[in-house]
Amino acid sequence: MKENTGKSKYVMLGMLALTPQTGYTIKKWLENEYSHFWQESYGQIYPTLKKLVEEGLAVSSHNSEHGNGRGQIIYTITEPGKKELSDWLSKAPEIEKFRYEILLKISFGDNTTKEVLLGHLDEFMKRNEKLLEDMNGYMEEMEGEKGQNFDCTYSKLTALCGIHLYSAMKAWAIEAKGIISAKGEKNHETKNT
Amino acid sequence: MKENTGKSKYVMLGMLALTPQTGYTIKKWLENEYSHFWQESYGQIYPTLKKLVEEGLAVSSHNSEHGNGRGQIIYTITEPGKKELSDWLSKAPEIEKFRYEILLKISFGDNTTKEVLLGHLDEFMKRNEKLLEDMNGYMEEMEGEKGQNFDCTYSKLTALCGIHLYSAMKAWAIEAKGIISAKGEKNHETKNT
DNA sequence: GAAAGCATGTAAAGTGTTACATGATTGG
DNA sequence: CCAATCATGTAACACTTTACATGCTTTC
Repeated sequence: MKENTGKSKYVMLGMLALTPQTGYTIKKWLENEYSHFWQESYGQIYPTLKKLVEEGLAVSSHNSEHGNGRGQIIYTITEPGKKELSDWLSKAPEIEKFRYEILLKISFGDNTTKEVLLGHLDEFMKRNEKLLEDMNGYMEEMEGEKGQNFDCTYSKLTALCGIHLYSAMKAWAIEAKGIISAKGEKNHETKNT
Repeated sequence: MKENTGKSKYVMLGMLALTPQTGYTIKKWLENEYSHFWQESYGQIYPTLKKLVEEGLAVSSHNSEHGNGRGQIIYTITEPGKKELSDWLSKAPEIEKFRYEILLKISFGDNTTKEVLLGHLDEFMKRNEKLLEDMNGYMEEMEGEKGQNFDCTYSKLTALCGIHLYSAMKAWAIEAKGIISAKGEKNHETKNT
């Protein structure tokens, strides 16, 4: 009845499966490579890492001699931790729930002006355009690196998902702007010259 | 310092702007027409409606003579409520945070088998295919209705967003399956016939 | 010498879902 | 008569972010 910590637990395990590291580096890693589809705050990271140790899924080693700050705590995944991770990976992912505030605002469009909606859509379009460019750049980076050393097939797949998503959202925003813009001109062609 | 109730407040206002109604009918409405991009539970709906009345953004009328159950409470939006709604509509929508569990699982793909990932992707693809079909059906429905009575431009725009999204996710899943399937066959063409 | 970064952590508040309790009416 | 639907509501729990506190090292 007390199973707790939700997905964060598995995210930590996945991060530690990559390499033994600290809560701080996990946060940086998430911010840089995962932020487009996942995010965790320190408020979740540190308590979750502690629980991992309590449950025997990771071990911690305190390193006070290393250089900066108050010393770091390096977490390493254990065999039971690897088992827990791979068990979770086998289970069907939960169905994602979307919460698009922009769609909400468009739904309620009758309570505002066309101009307001067009403004939101324009920002949305530009944001997705930018994300698309960034993601394409990131993809090229990986394509370069890949020829050399690492197999980043899985990272490329998540980036590819971003590319599909951002392209779709950009295309939709452009289409939506067109439809809303055209909405004023009905069946009357009255001209008062 | 105590501003509370987040987006739910505005969702309720938007629903009441449509027509005066009960918490129950708001829930049904959300489930049927908005669930692909927004969801609220009774645990949010009822307390939020009460707060709306406290703040003067809606008024409630208790109807005990109407038929079933313990009677219903019909909420009606007020002028200040309409103002609050349209003010919120003008503000830039918050940037959406995605949490795609399937991308997380793919990222951690090295800790499981190709088969597991292909299975997840296949389910994801089918689910999005289904959603796409449903949304296309819904769109056609509206196209029929529209010729007759109501202007459902905004509902059609949100449905269109769904169509773009689901198509993109379906396409990605198919592509990703191909890439993962091909991953085993490297540079060796060994055949043991 | 100040700012930024490294590094840890927690308390409080905010946000959201689930499970339960209640009870009448309608349809099979 | 039983199940479903209409209809309200809350307490407990689960999840997540924000703001704060601490303090060393490195860079400008």
